[in-house]
Amino acid sequence: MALVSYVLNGKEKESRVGQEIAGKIKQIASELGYQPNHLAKSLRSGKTHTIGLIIADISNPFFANIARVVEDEAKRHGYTVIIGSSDENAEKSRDLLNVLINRQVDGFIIVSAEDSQEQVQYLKDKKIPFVLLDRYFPAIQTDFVSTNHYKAAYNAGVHLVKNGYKRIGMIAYDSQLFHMQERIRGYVEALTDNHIPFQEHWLKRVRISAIEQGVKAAIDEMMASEQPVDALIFATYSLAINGLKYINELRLNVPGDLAIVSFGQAEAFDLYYCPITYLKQPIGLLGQTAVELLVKKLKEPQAEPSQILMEAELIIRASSKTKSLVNN
Amino acid sequence: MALVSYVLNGKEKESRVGQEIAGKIKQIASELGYQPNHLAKSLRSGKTHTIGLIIADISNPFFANIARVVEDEAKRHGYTVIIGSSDENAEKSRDLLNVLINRQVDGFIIVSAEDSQEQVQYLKDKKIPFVLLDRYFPAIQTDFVSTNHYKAAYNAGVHLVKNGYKRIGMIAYDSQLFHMQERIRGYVEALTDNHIPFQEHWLKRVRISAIEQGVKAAIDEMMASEQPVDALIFATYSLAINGLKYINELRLNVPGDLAIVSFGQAEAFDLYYCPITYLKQPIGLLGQTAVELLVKKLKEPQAEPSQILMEAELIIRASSKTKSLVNN
DNA sequence: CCCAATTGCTTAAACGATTAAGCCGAACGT
DNA sequence: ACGTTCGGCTTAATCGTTTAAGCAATTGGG
Repeated sequence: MALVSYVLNGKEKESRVGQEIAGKIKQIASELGYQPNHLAKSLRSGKTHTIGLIIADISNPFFANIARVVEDEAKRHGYTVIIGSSDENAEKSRDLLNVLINRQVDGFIIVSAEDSQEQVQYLKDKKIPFVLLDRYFPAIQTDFVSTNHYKAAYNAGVHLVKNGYKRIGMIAYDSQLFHMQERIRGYVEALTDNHIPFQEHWLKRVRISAIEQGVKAAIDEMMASEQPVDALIFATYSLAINGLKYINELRLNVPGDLAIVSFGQAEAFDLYYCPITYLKQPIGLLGQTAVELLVKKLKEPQAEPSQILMEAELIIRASSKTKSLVNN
Repeated sequence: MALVSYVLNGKEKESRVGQEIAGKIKQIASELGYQPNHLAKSLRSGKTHTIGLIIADISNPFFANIARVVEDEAKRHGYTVIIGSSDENAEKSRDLLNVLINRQVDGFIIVSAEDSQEQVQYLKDKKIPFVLLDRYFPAIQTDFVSTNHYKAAYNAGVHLVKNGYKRIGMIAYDSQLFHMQERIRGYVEALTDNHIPFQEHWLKRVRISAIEQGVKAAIDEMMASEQPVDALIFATYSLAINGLKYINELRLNVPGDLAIVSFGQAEAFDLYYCPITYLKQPIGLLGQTAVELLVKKLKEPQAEPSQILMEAELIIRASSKTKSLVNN
């Protein structure tokens, strides 16, 4: 049995296996279609060559595509991926983490859910390799790959200002997650940097658990004031979908009554009667880089954490066109 | 060590373990936070409690949602899911199958790609448990859960006829897969059963590898004839997305110039300026049932295959409203 | 009082792969 | 000729768990 192992792992030289028997072993192995048993290998080596991918919401096309990229990239590196969706829920996230730790995944790629900071700290303390994707905690030193959410939102805000919009609102999640805070900060600073005093009532925070009603209420409030907003930034894809549906119901005209810019990307934005300007995150690069960082981390667990920010691209469409041109 | 195993597996009675030591073992186990090693368990038992899910295209929201349901349901049964996307490609599907077999998954749930019939036959010959989902091969006796694609398409066709449309086209994939044949058959029979002689040029088959150009060409041809179609059924979600984009470009009015019914479901259909009538497949039930069948199969490998067809629901929206009412 | 059954615990083999260590014979050097 | 080295192959321990089998000591019946 030992010889078989040596030969099939290409250690014939180091282990001084004879030419003759080496050949015979190879031949017989291929005749029998021998496949080594991953479990036994893993049990012995302590490496499963499996990555746990925990994402916040698989039904969101952004994350679904991230999952796809991560899976492909992991395969290129010889890893299998086990995907779990935490559904933006810290408890489910914890369960998933435990299941996957129990399954001895070699490491994690995580899109963190709300209130999951302690889980990240736990992984760090336990020295379980992981890379945060898209969302990270500035208070914890970790590897991460993320979009520069601040700058993306800032660019969106500036774009609307430059196109002549004066009262620019944002609907965001009522979330403590850093990426959401950054999006809000970018939006606010885009206004103030461009001589538009930010008004508190332009910013609405919607609870993720009551997104439909929340978005409706937010839009109602924004439009009901004496000076209704003339442009709106949706801080996430789901907010945009709900918001656009409601805007349709209200028979508001985009961009005539309300210009729109949204985070996220999806076919839905192309099909809207007025194609939606959106922030395109570099999905492929994000996913690939996350896998690369994790693989690196698995090779040298002691290395300094890599922290990578990438730029989102503002894809400009009709929903935010220059105000003076609207209704032409 | 043996005692530990007995106690922690609740076999204290059968294996006559003393009360005293049993209690001590439990206490110590919980103190140490003992977690059994899945790999060792699997190596010994030959069961990994892992299901391989191979889907045709993870970036399609229908399949993404299927994946989510399957994952949740599997977890309820104590199984972990490894997801792979074959991207509608038989070779990638074969690779995935091999990787997962090598990982000793207990069984598969498969949404088959084109030309993957032999792979299914292979699994059957090797007696590897599996359940086909959404797509199946009538020539091979297997477990499957699927929508009744024939009836769904038939209902869509009848609906359009009843609403006064006379020249009803379909854009389908150029695929030999049975579900696609069934959708086409349903569409054709809906017409002929309702005294509308089917015209060959109403049916266009688009190659999946060139979907964008294919759909454009198909629509061009359909609209260019002397008697252009007045209603169109998209046989899949992706066809619809591409088709609707092009219909927008052509500035065709839905349903005035062209009524639309599509398979699949997505936010995009709600956001379209004229909400799209679509066939809603019972995603939750399909996924749950697939897991249940597989779990059953894993328990009794010899049982007769279960073959389950479910009904799609036609969700009627403005895109197919009664022709006489259009433009009111 | 002795053999049998029962109870409570220990040993060890097995799953499949890896790998250090051991063993034997041939070649080689002095 | 004798010790050393090397090539070529075999043994066995290990990973963590399960489970059949074995072994004492205690209890029970006749």
